Amino acid sequence: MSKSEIAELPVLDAGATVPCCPPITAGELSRADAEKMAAMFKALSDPVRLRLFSKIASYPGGEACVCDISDVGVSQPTVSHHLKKLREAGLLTSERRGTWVYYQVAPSVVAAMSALLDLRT
Amino acid sequence: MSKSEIAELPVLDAGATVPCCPPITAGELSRADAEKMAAMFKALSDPVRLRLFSKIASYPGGEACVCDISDVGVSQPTVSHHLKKLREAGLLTSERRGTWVYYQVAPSVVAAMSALLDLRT
DNA sequence: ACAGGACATCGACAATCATCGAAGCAAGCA
DNA sequence: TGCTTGCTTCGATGATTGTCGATGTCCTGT
Repeated sequence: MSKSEIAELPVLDAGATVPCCPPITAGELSRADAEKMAAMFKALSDPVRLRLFSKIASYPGGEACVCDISDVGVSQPTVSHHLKKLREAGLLTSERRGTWVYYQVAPSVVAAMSALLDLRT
Repeated sequence: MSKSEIAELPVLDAGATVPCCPPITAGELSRADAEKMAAMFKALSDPVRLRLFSKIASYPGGEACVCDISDVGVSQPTVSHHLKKLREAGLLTSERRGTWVYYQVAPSVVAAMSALLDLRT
């Protein structure tokens, strides 16, 4: 019943630092945190997705429209499929402006992944 | 020869920054670099592997024997399989000392992943 | 030499995934 | 209203992956 209160599963609200998780040297990950973070790494575990992500991230403002980044060697439906995965993982957000759809990187989520891998003691 | 007996193939030499790659905002990844990095992210894209890795990383000295970290809810062969994947990705190295096998994190490789995700301009 | 413990490899199987073409939907324009 | 372009969704398919039990290998006591 009251469980349905939290309908919003995903991640963010662009700008805030993401809750999860301290550097990996600080202690072992809980089962839940491990699943959360693994899903993010999985999003970047495909070469095509990584290239799409890098194209968007290296565009001015960290945003680009699909038409700008579609030349990665796979069909257009496949590009769309990969962008959806990145969006579902919280690494990208998308917004339609007129004819085109623009994708932006979600800085706080990416920062959380980077921080997790920080090995400084 | 000058480097003497270190005959290791892969990547590092603990301490140096790994060749691959600049921060993702600096430009789009080449096909080859994308494949290289995607393989590393893929190694961390499984919850069990992430937990194994976090256990090792949070052990003093960043090293632990298999017996210390095997309680992650899967069978022993599965643990061994996951450790192999992490080793093949270059994120861990292993060494047998008597009865036990010790796994260590490869700091420079992990640092490379963290650096790739650094969004600072 | 033998028994036993610590890990690794093998073979099998169910589940997930990347990819494509076809079809659908939204927005702009004639 | 119809046409065109940009992008998403659908359904199918071949490939990859996580998992297990059984078996193999290496080491250490006895």
